[in-house]
Amino acid sequence: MSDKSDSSLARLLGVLDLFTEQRLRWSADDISEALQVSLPTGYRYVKMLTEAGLLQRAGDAQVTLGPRIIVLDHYIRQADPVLQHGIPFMKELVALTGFDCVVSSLLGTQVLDTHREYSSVPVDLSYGRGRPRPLFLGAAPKVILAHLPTGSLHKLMDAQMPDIAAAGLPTQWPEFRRHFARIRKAGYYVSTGELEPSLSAVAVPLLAHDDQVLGALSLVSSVQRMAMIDTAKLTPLLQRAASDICSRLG
Amino acid sequence: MSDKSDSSLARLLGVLDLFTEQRLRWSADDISEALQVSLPTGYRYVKMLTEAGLLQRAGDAQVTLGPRIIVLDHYIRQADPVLQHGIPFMKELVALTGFDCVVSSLLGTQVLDTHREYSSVPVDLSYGRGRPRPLFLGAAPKVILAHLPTGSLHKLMDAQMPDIAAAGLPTQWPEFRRHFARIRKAGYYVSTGELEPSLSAVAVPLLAHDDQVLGALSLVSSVQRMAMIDTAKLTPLLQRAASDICSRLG
DNA sequence: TGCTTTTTGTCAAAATATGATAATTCAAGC
DNA sequence: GCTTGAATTATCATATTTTGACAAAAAGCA
Repeated sequence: MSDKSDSSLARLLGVLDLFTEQRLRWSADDISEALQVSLPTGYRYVKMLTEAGLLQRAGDAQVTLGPRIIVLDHYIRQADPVLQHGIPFMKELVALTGFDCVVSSLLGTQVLDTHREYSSVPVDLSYGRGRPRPLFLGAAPKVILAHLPTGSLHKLMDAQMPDIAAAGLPTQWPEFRRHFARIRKAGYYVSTGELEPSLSAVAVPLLAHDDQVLGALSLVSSVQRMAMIDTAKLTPLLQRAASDICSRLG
Repeated sequence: MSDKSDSSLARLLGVLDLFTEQRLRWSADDISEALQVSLPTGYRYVKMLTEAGLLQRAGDAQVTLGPRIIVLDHYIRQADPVLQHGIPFMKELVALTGFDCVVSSLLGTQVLDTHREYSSVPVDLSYGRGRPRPLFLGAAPKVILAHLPTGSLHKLMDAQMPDIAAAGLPTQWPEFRRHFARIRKAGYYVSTGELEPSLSAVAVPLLAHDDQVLGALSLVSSVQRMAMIDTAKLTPLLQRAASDICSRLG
């Protein structure tokens, strides 16, 4: 977590860590300072990353994330079987319910929204593909975790203790396990204001043929609207869509 | 174009070049062979890139592009002022015309589609955000080039001679320049089957307040449908949307 | 359990990244 | 058009780091 600059190679990649939601423009100057390297080295890094397309010049001595990232993301999306087959079903769900429909996946050790089908004009681009999400808050992550093999879940728990406590989940393995076993058994999870106070969501798992969890499919709306909905009616719709998608994956 | 492996740092980044539309799964083994490095080094590269999130394990000794890319793309999208303000207008255009609406930008030396608002369910995910496009074919690139400062255009021409010839454009500067000057003057460009034989598009530039070209806004449809359309009616719609978007950029 | 395959150490040799300094290019401003 | 200050690249000796060969250890799998 802290041993960043122990090698040149790691330091080079570390440049990308500087680019966050908060700050997307850096000068070679600031980079060298942030990484504790000399100015020429800072420029060398910028040059290499720019040549690789991971960065690009943005006027007045600043650089931003580069076009290569957009292209690589495109490759990932094209190759994602869930998206290939899922989008029409997601559109249908949106039309049926008027809610936003979202696919999320566990990638490595983080949950990301992988596609969002909007019910209306997006008010805020911070939702949508690529949105990183807390591992233990909200419907989608919970449903995903609930369908992880027990071994993986245990490993994850050990690695993420602080987050688990912060989310108010049981910190002892037996209870932790039972918590998710219950969700797994139910086959869906409804969250109310967990991630954002005003939002509510229903999520179901996307399962491959061997029951491996590929991600979650969820419907999102305001807490008020969701309160008026009979989730017993909504859930089957979601589950039907999920199984339709999964049956097309080969 | 060929001096890839002249330094360790460049070689590390070169790993990403291996991942293309055609091949998105590589083993450490294949990587070391492709880059002409020893097997341990191949593993070292994979490990570093995986730790950076640019790659991720994909079962049976293979790696794929990693979740970090999706997150970084999300950052870029969130920070893109054209998207922030443009999407509602794009949706409106789609509703009005029934065509797909696309924003493209010149990023470094390549044109990318930056957002696509679909008129119907996408048949093919190969369209959409991140799609790399030839520089000299199709409506969007041409409109963008036409609004580049003369100096930049000339530089670009020198660097991309082969592509220019291949696209059937004039290879002499005066004519080349006049070609784009004409498009610039018209303020729009209609392409018919240029990029794909069955597709047609109308594009207009997106211009910042200082007349710097930010990208292109275009409407895409089949050649047949476009043939029945009065472009004299369509173009003003596009231009109106483009200027609405640009006036909101600050 | 044994087997193969995948992955990580170890360590000396060699490549190459680094910093200090200087030279150059660049973009305005006068 | 020339000047000035900033941004960017070159030079080069030194030392850090990467590298490969080999070996050891995990990890899958029958």
